Amino acid sequence: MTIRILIADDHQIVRQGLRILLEKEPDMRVVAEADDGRATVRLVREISPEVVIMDVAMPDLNGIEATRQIVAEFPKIKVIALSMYADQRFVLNMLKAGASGYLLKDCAFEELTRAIRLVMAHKTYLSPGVTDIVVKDYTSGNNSGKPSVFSTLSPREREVLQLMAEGKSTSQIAGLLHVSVKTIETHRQQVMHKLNIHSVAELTKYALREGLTFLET
Amino acid sequence: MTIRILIADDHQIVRQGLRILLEKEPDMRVVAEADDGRATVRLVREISPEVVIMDVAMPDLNGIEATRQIVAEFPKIKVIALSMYADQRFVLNMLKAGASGYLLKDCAFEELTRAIRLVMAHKTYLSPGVTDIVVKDYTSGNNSGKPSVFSTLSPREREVLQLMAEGKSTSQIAGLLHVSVKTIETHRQQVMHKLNIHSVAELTKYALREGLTFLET
DNA sequence: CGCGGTTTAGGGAAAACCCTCAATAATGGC
DNA sequence: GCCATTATTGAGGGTTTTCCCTAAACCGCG
Repeated sequence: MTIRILIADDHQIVRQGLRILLEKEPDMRVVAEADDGRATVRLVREISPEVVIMDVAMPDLNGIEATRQIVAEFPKIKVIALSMYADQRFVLNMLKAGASGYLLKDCAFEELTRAIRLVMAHKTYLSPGVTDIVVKDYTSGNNSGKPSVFSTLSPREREVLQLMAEGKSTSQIAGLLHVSVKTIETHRQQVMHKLNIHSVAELTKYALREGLTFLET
Repeated sequence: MTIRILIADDHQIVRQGLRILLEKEPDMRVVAEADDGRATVRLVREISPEVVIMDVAMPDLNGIEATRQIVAEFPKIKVIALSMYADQRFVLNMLKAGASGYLLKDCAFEELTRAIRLVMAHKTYLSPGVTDIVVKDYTSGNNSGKPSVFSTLSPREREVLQLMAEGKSTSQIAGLLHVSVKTIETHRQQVMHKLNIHSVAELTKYALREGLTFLET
């Protein structure tokens, strides 16, 4: 029984490298590649792989949000985050979104296959260096019972917020999501109202703090 | 005659992927790997490869500085930059440092082998999307010196940029600086034109990168 | 003294903003 | 199954802001 894998990363050369490395494993097969979050969600629906290797930072719809949507829709699909950064926000948000593993890109390749086998056995794999972040978060007890305003945003609103924070105009977003400009305006308004933020600049900073977008993209 | 290659990238998984991909080429051989700039320079001295694939962002000594040192010491060694970002500063500084090529990580693998063969033939290879940055730099004539785009901003423009990035509206800024709204609009336009950025979101990120404003405020 | 950059500013078109309203799901509780 | 809530979609219509082009006054430097 082969493990069917989807690779989501915005860098083609990374995808190609991972694919070649993974296909050397007799029981693994890369069945699809995606270069942004939206494509990832779409492809998951189409081909329902067992495992998704998900880059955290991707354009259009980031890895965290894509993970949230995938796990909500298909609880059986395992998502392994692959990131360059051991940043606390990314790690915690990714795990909260439902990822079963978090790997750093400077890990050895063997770690990836190990992580895949572990998550297939319903376990969780975290890169060394990521583990203590999670532990620290739990021991400091700052997490529980803090329904941040962010959680009141609907998935669609988060999506729109991310695109705004990426510099897209309302009409561009409307085009991307195939809905009317008026709909996006309503979403934007709703987001600004919920967050009590009334400028794109602060909205962008908020999105950065929440890990919805990134400085380098 | 095989081309001896050194891979410099701080992510092991990227190095492994590149190595496997490159070794499929009969005339290429990866003779060394380095995970930071200092190690790269040291290894180049030891084994003098023909080509160095150099990640731009590396710890300790970045790719730009490492390239500068390598090319100064061994003019015959070809350095190909491999970066995630088509950022103007990175591209121009890398080329000024003496790189013979600049590849984006989201390029196809075939581009890499093509680039290697081209630089071995004393040509330059730039990823599409990088070329126009260079061309624009030359036509706008602001090149030659090291001044980053940021330094072309006047003090007043930086002031306005910072206030924008802090979430102030144009009329608020006008009030603060005791000039008309129209004046601030012109400044904003001037800033956007100089930076080639056309949304407040990206302007905010730029200001964050340049340290003009901060996430926590 | 003119050249180039800075700072100032206006006019018109485009987009964002702000409010209200509303239809169609989908969700979740009773 | 029914009802309340929320999510997503979209419209109307008016105000404000941004965007883009143009341009004048100023100022330092060669």
